[in-house]
Amino acid sequence: MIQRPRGTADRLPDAAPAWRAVIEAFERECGLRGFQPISTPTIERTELFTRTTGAATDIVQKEMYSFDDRGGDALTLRAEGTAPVVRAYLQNGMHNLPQPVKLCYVVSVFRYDRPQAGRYREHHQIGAEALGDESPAVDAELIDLLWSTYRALGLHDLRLELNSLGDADTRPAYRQALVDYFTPLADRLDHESRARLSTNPLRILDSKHPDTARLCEGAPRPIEYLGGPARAHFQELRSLLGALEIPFQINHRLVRGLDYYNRTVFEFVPPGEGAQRTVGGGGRYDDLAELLGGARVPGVGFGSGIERILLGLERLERMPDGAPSVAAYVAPLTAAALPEALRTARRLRQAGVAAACGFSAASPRSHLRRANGMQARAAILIGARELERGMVAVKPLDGGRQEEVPRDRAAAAVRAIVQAAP
RNA sequence: GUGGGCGUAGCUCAACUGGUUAGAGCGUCUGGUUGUGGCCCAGAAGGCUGGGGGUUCAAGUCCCCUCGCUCACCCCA
Repeated sequence: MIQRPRGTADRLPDAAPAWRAVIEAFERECGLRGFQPISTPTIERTELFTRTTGAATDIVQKEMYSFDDRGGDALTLRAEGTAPVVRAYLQNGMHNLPQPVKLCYVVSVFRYDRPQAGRYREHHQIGAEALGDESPAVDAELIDLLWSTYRALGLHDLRLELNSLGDADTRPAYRQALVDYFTPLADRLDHESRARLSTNPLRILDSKHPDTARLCEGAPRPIEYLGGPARAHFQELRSLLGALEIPFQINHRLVRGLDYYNRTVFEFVPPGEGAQRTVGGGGRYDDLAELLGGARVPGVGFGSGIERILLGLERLERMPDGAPSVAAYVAPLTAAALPEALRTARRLRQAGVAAACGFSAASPRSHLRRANGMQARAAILIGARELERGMVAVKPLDGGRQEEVPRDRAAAAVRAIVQAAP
């Protein structure tokens, strides 16, 4: 049998309540802050990601779903959430809107990787970006947005880690300092890190390799190399987070895996050890728009994996569930009653009452079993007797007394039953 | 890309050291006589034991390959 591609998932109905809860919580928090939804294509020109994410990053080097389409264009399935939004901002002239432009989205992200706990080839992210303003208050609001979303869901034990990477003008000096520090120690670095010494030295810092990690303790820290403006920006952000009473912790080794970040970077991580820890993360990217050939547009944003949020809720046993069901089940007892059953179901729905209809004549027993199985609140029986009198029989399924009502009173009767015992 | 663990019904699991026709619970469906559900009872459907090859009189069981799932490295959300 044909099976789903590796690392993808079917999301079955019983997962819907939790999924919906996450998205609704996020959308609510976005709405409360004036973030507006944006949607961009699932496919983008490959160059969008290679130019921004960084040619030396693993995402670009080995994790992108890239292909040439029939016209020969090099395209890639969305590998990351931010670059497409920045592209859309530039392409649609959104710099003419009041700044900052605050946008939010829910998207699929695709990365070719060996699947494991919390890691999939297609995963889903909630994300938000604020473009056109470099105030640290914007950084603070974004962090607040994500933090508040977690809190609204009951995901209260994540630790916020924060760091500042400085600006492009001080990066070379810091990079050199790292190279100077690690080069004499190169033979004690793990393989990957040794290679990164020449390609992407900052990434050595978040290696989980024990020996490398130990060496990182004594490594120069990014904040020691911040320029004046970046230092002030970071200082102000920390102060604003304090004012918002959002606890955080400076992590001098937090660098993130995408090259476009400058100044603020942050991650939310669950307590304890374990792989795939980051639930959400982001940062500032004031140079990203220029990389795309646009004007300079400062920006800050985040992405958070929906699957990982769900993992966190599961860990805390706060997974939203609940069987979605209909209020009424309409039961045609004879073939002659079927048309009236369908009409009754429609009348209920037009009155806003969720109703399922039995699709073939069967015994009351059989229909009631079915109604009970789908946890309907009431059954509406229509047989020869009801047809003859233009009535329907409304039976509460919680043990209440059955009554016969005129056809056009069915919705009201169901409503009364639902309201009597919510 | 590298390494470990695991693949039996839709789900959770059985099947003594290789030995009849691979079972159970849950779930699903159908019944339990006149038009009344949940509980209970009965019955049914549902398996190429992931796939292929090998060893053997005999393979769910042993061996090889492969695919898949899973966990870790790596990477990140």
